[in-house]
Amino acid sequence: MKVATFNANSLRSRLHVVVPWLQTQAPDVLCLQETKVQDVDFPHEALRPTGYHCVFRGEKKYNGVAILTKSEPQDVAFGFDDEPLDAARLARARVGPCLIVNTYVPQGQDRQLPAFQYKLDWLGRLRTYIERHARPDEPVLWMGDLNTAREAKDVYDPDRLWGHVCYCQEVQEALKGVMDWGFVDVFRQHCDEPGHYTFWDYRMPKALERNLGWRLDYIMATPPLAKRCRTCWIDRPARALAKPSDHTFLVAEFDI
DNA sequence: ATGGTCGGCAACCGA
Repeated sequence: MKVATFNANSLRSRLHVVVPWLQTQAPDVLCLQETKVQDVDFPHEALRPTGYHCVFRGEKKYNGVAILTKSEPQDVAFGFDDEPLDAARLARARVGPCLIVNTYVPQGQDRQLPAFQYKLDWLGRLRTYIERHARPDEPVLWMGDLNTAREAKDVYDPDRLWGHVCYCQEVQEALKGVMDWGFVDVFRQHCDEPGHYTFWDYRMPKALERNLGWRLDYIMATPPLAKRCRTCWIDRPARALAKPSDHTFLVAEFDI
């Protein structure tokens, strides 16, 4: 099974990347975040040639998640149980034997603002949600833009960036709170080096060329799946380079 | 140096 995650930063403006990527990489599952499209405007026609099943929940301008699958997904649901808020940040579906959880974790804006506490609380609610819907001895994949750099080697300048909402003790502990349930960061299982990033801020001049990046996107697997993870890599397709999006694809293959 | 540029969508907000 091959799975991938990509923060699209507008699905409609990234169709020239996503459609060819699906056709050449042919993953079983692609999780998208920041689709930035209301459900009524979802680009069905553009995606039809790929043959993928699409389940999605969007908002007018912000957020939005989608799960694209080769086989028909089962038990699809959006948002936290019985909570109307943030349905466009959390999607889940059963694909074959796997439970897929796709999240766009709130960025947090600034540590002094309520948005940051909301981010920490959000990760706490996610832990409760996962406890309710899954068991760590089952095949579960938690994927997406987690807006958290786990370690110093996950950012280009750890000394200067320490204290950022995506790289500080509070957020790392909140993420660990979810991982402690039973998730393995499968990219780190295969690669221990610094300098492998999934996000480059395009407000910084030549951030991509200078590799001034962050590792904010993850594929987290429960132990029975992590044991069967053959490879995990960061894929930045040439089409994305032509008009750079700020995130890139993260891909993993499992022997199941 | 505490900036910068996108995307949505029509004035700023979020990242």
